[in-house]
Amino acid sequence: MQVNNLETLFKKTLATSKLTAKQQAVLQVSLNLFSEQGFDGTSTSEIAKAAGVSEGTVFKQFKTKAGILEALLNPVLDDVLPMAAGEFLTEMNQSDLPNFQQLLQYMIADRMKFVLENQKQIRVFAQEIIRNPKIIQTLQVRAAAMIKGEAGDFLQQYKDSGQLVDWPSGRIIQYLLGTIISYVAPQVLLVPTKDFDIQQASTEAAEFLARGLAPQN
Amino acid sequence: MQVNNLETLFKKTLATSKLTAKQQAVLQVSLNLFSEQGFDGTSTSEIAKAAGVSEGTVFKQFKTKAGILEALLNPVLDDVLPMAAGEFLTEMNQSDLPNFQQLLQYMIADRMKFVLENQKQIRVFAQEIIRNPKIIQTLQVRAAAMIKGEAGDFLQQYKDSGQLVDWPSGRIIQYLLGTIISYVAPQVLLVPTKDFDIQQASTEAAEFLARGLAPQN
Amino acid sequence: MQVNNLETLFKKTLATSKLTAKQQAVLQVSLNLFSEQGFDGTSTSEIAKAAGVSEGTVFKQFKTKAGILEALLNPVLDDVLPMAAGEFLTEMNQSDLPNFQQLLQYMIADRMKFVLENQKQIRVFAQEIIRNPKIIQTLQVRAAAMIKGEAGDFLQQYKDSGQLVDWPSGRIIQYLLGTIISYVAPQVLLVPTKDFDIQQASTEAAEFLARGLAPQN
Amino acid sequence: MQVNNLETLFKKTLATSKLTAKQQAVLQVSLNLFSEQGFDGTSTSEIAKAAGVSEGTVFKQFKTKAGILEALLNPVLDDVLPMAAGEFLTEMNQSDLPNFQQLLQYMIADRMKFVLENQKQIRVFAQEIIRNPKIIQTLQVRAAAMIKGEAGDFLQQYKDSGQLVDWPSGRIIQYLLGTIISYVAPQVLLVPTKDFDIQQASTEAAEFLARGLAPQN
DNA sequence: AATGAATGAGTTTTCATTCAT
DNA sequence: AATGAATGAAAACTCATTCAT
Repeated sequence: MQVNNLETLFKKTLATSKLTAKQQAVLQVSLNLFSEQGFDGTSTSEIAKAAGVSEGTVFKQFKTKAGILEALLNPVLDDVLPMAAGEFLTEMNQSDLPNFQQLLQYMIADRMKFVLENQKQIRVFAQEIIRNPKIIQTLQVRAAAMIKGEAGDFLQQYKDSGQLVDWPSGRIIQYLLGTIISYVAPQVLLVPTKDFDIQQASTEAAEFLARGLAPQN
Repeated sequence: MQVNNLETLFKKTLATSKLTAKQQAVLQVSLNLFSEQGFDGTSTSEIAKAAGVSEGTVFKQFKTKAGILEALLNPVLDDVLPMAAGEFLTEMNQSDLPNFQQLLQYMIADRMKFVLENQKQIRVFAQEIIRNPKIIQTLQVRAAAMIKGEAGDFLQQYKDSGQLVDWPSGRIIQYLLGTIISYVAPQVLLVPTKDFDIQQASTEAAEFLARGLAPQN
Repeated sequence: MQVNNLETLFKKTLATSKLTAKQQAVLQVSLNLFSEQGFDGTSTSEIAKAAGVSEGTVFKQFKTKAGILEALLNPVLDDVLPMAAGEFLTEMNQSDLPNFQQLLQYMIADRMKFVLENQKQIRVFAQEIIRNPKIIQTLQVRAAAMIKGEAGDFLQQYKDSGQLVDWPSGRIIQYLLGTIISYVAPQVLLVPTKDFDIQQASTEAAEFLARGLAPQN
Repeated sequence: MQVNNLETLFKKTLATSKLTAKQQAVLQVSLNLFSEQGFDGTSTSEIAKAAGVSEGTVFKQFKTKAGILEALLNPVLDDVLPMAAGEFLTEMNQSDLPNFQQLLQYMIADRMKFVLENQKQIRVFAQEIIRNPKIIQTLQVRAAAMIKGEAGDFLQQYKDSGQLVDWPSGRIIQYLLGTIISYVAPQVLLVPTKDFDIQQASTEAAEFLARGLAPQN
């Protein structure tokens, strides 16, 4: 079974899109510059120069500088995150993992890999979240839906079988995310990602979470 | 015993400083605008207008726009965080809390209160962290020192007395922070903070952490 | 007798021309946009989009944006105005109108109809006149020639027969135009032309002019 | 009696305004350039250069390029035209002119002088009228009010005393304006105003209008 | 003939910063 | 200390025009 069959979503997006080579270069270069210097810290002339393209070309396709940002973030928000999450849960269900801690470790490793593979987008995303509270609201709404739906059902199985504490699913997922974030945040925020041992990190995290989320005997 | 005798650090800063009323207004207004619109999204003329001050005055004291940001964040970085942490540990030691979970809850409530009381600075801080990895490095260095020193010693007591799992202090603190952040991040990122029940949140968080960090029998 | 056998000059132009359907669409759309938004206020990409044509096509035939304007105005300046005027005078001469006031009314109604039928071109023309004094000089030269020639001869008949005051032809035509313009200018300048009663307007105007231009007894 | 005590309204505006010398220079230069090259044909950098001022200064005061245009036209529209008209009627009433034709000549000379003294603004105004139909609507509303009010009363006196044909005031004023415009339009539209003999022009115009507007015996 | 991607010079506008008063 | 007019470099964006297909 291939749990993590994610491709770097950006390459996918570019390939699927009907953008010309130059416009793809604009997006690629913008992603790099935005993630390194921030949106406000990057000028359109800088983008044009780095993409080997005239300034006019930058605006021909994306209309405004914010349009470039949208083109970078929309796929993440609209398609990939839900898709990845759905795909991920399906795989989880199909899997035949003996106990909850192993499952957790699997899951966590998968999400960590996803984050590390898409660091740049996630950096840009993080910047945008702070500037633009609408994004977080969107995320909250989607997360709420997922908790009520698939993810909730998924967790319920483990609650029923006595492997998971009977707390609300939202609370459980919150701790899960908090713990994952405590591992990946330093990697994502410090620009050049050095050595990061997903295997060890996920094992540690799963160990902690398995204890914290075990039902009280 | 007064656990949380922190005042909003900004008021403290203003009071201690030898700034004129107009310059204090500049700082106050900048804090509000930066936290709402971001640093780059706020112009100095906007600050001047909102502070009821001439454009020249904005620069008289703080030299540059970045100088205003420093004036806002330095107290957080240099004085208040360490001070608060130190003060906090002292208090922890002096206190006579029966068990680890109660201690945790106390601690977590205290840190949550601190974050919520200083939301604006923390928002600005969060923006800056993403733009400026140096800050995170500074924080990491300080955190490392603290873990080696006071905080490590503090945790050691509980490890020795069999109330805390024998993991490295850094790992323990990481989970602690991750869990706290999972509670406060939505509050801080969504601008208008509504009802947030620190008591309940800290009780929940402590319950989870106490399980996760309990030594294995 | 057909006094006003003018067709909208633009339709004529398009029909006569050897332009492809797409190029005709460019002209039609340009006329509309120029008359609504002005020449400078209309971009070539706007024209292309509105004409359902590629940007390249706009330039294929007309070389430059100014070329489109010329293509729109030249017929007015070169062919239609003189032709219309000549044709008009011929008809006047052939007609057998009993008195000067009736003639005036006929004439005025005819010119008003011409203006109202070709409002868009005249709007564009008016814009161009203000930007480009050469046009007015051209018009002055042509008018002078006409006054010396056909139009002068025409008026002379009525001066000789004691139906028209013995003022220079230029002066008489000036009043005639001023009066006509005082009626049609509001119609042309206010974009959506509402109800305008040519019959009544021309009767009124002729009444006034007949008095003003009657020989003193 | 001083009928025409109009000062060039622009100088007045500049003097009254609280603009700095540089900002006045911007306005003065903009007026000249707009009237020569049109609004769209004049760039803000051109204005800045001609005014001996930085580009920033141009926008400091007037916010946008359109703001400069407003600053030039508002005084004409808001203050000077009504004022001049009111003042003018008062003077007319106070005057003791023996007959209607003399009055007409007086009046026409006055308005012609006004136009020629303010040619530049009027050129800019004329451009704007064509681009912006709102202006003409505003003018129509104001004109209607004036016709119902002062101007109507004024003309009524002459109708009552048998010196003026009993047509609606609006119609009378329309012919008056049409005739004046037929004289001044060529002067205003052809940039460099050459010799123009107001005395002769106004005498001629009054002669024509007096005939056209005389009551039928 | 028609397309539309690409250009690059030019435009309007912003903004941190300076400085004479 | 405070003002606010002035700056000028740089930003975002526009647009007529070209050219390979």
